[in-house]
Amino acid sequence: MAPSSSTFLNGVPELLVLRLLRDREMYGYELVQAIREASGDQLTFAEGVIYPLLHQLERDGALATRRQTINGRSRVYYSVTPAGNQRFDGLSAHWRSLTATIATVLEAPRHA
Amino acid sequence: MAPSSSTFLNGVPELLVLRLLRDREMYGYELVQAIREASGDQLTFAEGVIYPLLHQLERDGALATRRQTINGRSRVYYSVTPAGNQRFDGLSAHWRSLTATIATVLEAPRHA
DNA sequence: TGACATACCTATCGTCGCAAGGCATAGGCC
DNA sequence: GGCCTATGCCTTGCGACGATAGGTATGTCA
Repeated sequence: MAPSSSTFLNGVPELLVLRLLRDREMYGYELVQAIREASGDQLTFAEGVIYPLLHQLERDGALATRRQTINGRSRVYYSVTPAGNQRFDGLSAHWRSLTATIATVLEAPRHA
Repeated sequence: MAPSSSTFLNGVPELLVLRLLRDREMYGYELVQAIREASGDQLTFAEGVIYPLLHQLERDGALATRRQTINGRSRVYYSVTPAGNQRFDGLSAHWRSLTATIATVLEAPRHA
């Protein structure tokens, strides 16, 4: 059983979405590519991951939406609410703490 | 919806189990506590996580087992096979790569 | 016309950590 | 003896979530 492509990615889409939307509002389709580009093509989360996540975060009050039609195509822009900012702060603190702890274990000398 | 306690932990039990067993063979019950101690009580994976994982890794040929009875209690000691070492190398490289990428995105300046 | 990018959405599946149990022996305490 | 805790193994069922694979519609360009 080879490790799946999603190993270690639990929670990462939400972390990145909140991080990127904190800089500027974006719409879903744009976010999918923004994540890919921001990660140097190392991370790709398809629309089937991003759209449900956006809906969920909106329901939770972490994101606010604004609808706009451009060139005959309708876009849904998402921006981070104060609650969303708090959520991101908590998530990123958690992420930093965990990765630091794991790094310590990985690098620990024998019998530590 | 508050983030669950398992956020960011996908694949981590396997990574840590292989890392700790690389130092010395251990049995399941011992591993559960070793992970907790090695992480300074920051990470706890209960037996319901560790035992199935050990069985899986053994089936995959990543771990070898040795049975021993001590003080009337039977223990199953696990050690890492060459295939398990390879697997760990791949996993930890993947982990380092991903965390580095994510850290970059998190710390990126606006409009990066 | 046909192909492709844009832009939204959903349903279903598989994996995996988690909670909650069960079973058995050893040892300490009252 | 009766009871609780620690030790040591195990399994079942649930829920969350990333992955896959679709579906719909408009604009652009060859």
